[in-house]
Amino acid sequence: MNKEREIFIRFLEKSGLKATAQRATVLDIFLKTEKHVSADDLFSLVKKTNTEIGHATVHRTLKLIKAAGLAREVDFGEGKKRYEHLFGHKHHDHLVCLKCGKTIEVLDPKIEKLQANLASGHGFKVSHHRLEILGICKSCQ
Amino acid sequence: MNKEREIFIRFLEKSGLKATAQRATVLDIFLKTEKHVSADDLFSLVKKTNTEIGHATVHRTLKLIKAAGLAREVDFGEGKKRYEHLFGHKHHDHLVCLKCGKTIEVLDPKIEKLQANLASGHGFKVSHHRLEILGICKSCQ
DNA sequence: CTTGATATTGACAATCATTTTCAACTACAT
DNA sequence: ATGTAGTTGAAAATGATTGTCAATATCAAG
Ligand SMILES: [Mn+2]
Ligand SMILES: [Mn+2]
Ligand SMILES: [Zn+2]
Ligand SMILES: [Zn+2]
Repeated sequence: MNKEREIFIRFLEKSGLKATAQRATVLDIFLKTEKHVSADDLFSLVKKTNTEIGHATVHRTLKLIKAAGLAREVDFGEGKKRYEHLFGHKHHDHLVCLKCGKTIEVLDPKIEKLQANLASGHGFKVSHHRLEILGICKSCQ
Repeated sequence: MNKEREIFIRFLEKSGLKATAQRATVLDIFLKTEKHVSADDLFSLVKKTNTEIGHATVHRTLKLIKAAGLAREVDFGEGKKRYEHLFGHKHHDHLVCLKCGKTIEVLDPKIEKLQANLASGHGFKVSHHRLEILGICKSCQ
């Protein structure tokens, strides 16, 4: 919350960008949800507080939040981006239910290790990876 | 090649669909490239042979090729789908170069196994998974 | 071969997420 | 307080994909 705001403000300063009310609102509302939100999800949430903020601004601000290291983009193959909190959250992968859309966050250090080995074995310098396991969750079966 | 054509024709029959010249052309050209093609890539290739085929038809036919089990959709996070051969190719994951776009096909049975365990440990019934490791390839470093 | 029911086609418009444009507006260093 | 950038929302543009529809092709039946 406050730590994140701090980081965001510093990021803006450092980048020669301005701290505006719109950016503060979008960040605050993003931080308040623990879901994997799309730009449009967030736009809807933002509208409840401030009808004046445009959707382009939400898109633009999400990009900044990501650039500030506060969000990670995730892609569940829906044809749109989703964002999740990054600050204070460790890396994880996702199980995605094809029926109800529920996601479970998972992490297997052995998989992470093997992935790194696999890439370096091909001379690849890894930036990041994306692992999604798609299927039907327990309660949807 | 011929085996795939056979499979495609059978799939069309079985589904009450018709074997048209356009579908044959799109399939043939898809089979001739070993790349991960987008619909538009394929449309460009098709146009060299037959100027009369529309882009909607290429999209529609790729869907059919996938439904027939001859192609797999891959998503490198570019905001568009790509397709690769499925018939006679075993499952693999990808290393994707963020600089030149090159992809390397990789497979680690240990990772595959651990993924399956991870999912079943959460009561998930896996349909498929997507693993892409993004980074900089050897020659781009 | 001809027919006719039904599927398919390409052109075009529509959709959806995201980005761009631009003129009015705001932040903030001086 | 003022000027210079950067920022904003609205609307238009973009790019991938899909829907619509009238004209056309397929193919099983006669
Ligand atoms: Mn997550
Ligand atoms: Mn591949
Ligand atoms: Zn579910
Ligand atoms: Zn490269």
